Amino acid sequence: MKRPASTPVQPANLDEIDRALLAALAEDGRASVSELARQVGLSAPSTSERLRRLETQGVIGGYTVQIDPRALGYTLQAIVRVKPLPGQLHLVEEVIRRIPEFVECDKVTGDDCFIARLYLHSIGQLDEILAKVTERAETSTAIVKSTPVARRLPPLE
Amino acid sequence: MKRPASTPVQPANLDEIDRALLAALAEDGRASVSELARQVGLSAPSTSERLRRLETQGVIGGYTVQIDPRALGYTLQAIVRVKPLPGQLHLVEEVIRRIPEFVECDKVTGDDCFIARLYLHSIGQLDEILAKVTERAETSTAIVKSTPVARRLPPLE
DNA sequence: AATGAAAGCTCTTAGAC
DNA sequence: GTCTAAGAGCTTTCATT
Repeated sequence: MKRPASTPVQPANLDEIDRALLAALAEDGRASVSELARQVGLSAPSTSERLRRLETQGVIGGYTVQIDPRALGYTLQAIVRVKPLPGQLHLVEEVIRRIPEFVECDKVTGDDCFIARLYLHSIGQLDEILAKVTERAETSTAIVKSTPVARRLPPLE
Repeated sequence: MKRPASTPVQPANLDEIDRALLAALAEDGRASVSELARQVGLSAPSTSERLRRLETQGVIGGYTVQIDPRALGYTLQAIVRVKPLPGQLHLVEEVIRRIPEFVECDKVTGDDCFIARLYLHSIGQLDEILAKVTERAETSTAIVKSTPVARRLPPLE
């Protein structure tokens, strides 16, 4: 069963129960429907139907597992700002997309065109991986020392 | 049922089946055990036991839902680099932590101490929210135009 | 829209290899 | 470490309000 049934998303009308559902799923994305039902105060069938609605509306894009990068041997994380050389913008984007150690990349306004997150096994890997980027862009790398705020939900209003 | 049973994580020994399990869960974090079992080629009980092992080892930190920020009315995302004024480092971290629109924040090496992701309802909200930070830090804001790489798994090796 | 009851399926436990 | 079998529990469907 392939989960997300995405649809173009405009600001959805969420009531209090929808928000409670989303908050509960943010805490435990694998909670059973019956447990979610308990938490939001509805019956299981109603909860199931709301879930499906949120999925088909595109409010819920999918569900995923949070994996500790250290368990996979990634002892380092870096955040790399990337400023493509003239005419290299699209190629740089493609290069980043193709390097799987880049686990996230945003295109942003301003001097640095891309801000990307890189997982590394060791500091020695940094040059090796960035070599493919520095042919076509200036980069500026910051090593992550800690993560004061791990991905969390914004206010649901 | 509270899911994650975290444990200090050292590089775990994952075999091919573990990696297949993690990959399947990354695609659909709500896939049933029996479906996961089909995908990795084991029986449901074995799959269930491996899942539990990955959870208690801390390889799996939890499960979560991916919510489209636009559905919540967040039409804008910004990435803010934050350089605290002398003596304000800890307070700045605390301020960021307390503003729920900051959905992610890393402390990094280099001139800019923090790199944070901000969800916004409108561009007008930017100054309003950053006001609490700029009392104690220099900030540099980039608006997200697109996301060439959305959070994905790195190579599982 | 939500509920309750029943059918069908899934998960887990137990015991064996 | 994995399997099969069976009971417990869950999810869904459908008729009802």
